[in-house]
Amino acid sequence: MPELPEVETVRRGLSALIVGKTIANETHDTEKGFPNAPDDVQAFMIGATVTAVERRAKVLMINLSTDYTLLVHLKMTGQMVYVDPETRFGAGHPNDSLVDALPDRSTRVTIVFSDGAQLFFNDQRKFGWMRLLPTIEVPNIDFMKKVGPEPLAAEFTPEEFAQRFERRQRTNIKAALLDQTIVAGVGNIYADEALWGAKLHPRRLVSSLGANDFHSLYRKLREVMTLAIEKGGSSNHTYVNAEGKRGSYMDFARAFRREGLPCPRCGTTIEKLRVAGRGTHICPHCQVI
DNA sequence: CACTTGACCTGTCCGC
DNA sequence: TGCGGACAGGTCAAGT
Repeated sequence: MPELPEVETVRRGLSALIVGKTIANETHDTEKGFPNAPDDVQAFMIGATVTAVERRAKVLMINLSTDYTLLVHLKMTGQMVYVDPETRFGAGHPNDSLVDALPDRSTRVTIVFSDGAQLFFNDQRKFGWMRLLPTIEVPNIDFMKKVGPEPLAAEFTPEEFAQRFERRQRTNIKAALLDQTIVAGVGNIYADEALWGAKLHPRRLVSSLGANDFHSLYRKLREVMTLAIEKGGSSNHTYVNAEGKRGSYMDFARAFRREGLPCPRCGTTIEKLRVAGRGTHICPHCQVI
């Protein structure tokens, strides 16, 4: 999915598009649209106005005037797509685009606002979820209690970053980076990109890294995530922003999905391997065990 | 506890 | 063109 930069891009888009709008209707498929939803989920949504759209780690939080919050995790293939009825062509129109075909077979939840605008939660692989909880309960759910700090927070220091890895000495750095309880929001793309930037092999054991390695990884992680947010995220396959548009970070990627292409730093051919059960991309010259 | 692996789903791509 | 298998941006629940 959507890692931190993609979710942040969606958050910014939604924030501009739906804050202040009132929910007129909500429909979801019973199978996977709204797992764990209370039976009366609609009672807490219909008539509510969206007061803010926030993000923590890879989770979107849509706050409602009813003091309830809609939590959304996009997992691998989730999308939150807003469609303005004024500019919509309709499927089959010569100028139609992704948004004009919605809802489609991947649509799990549809929210309709009082002005006729629609918000679709689509999820091809059905791993994503939505939950509705009292806003005051959000910090108390297991995920929020366990998740690590936001890597882009101004107060997040390189010292804290290094210290968070102390309890994961015996695993490799890539697995540790992907662990949401150490640092929030890192996924497969930005793990590879940050490790390439820091010239660290993803199989390096955490116990083998020194203060300089952590410092460099900290810097590169913040750098790639900041750039990715600027570029609207990465679209390999299904990811789109709140307006149904793709992000362009992949045009700037240095290692991720670049196997067979030259390393932008030294020209050596980028290789693909498997680390922590995930496809992993490295420059075998810059990143050595 | 720390760590690894498989499961959850659907779609696509690659090799035969 | 069809078919099987591997793989895909993320977590979890099990296993060791």
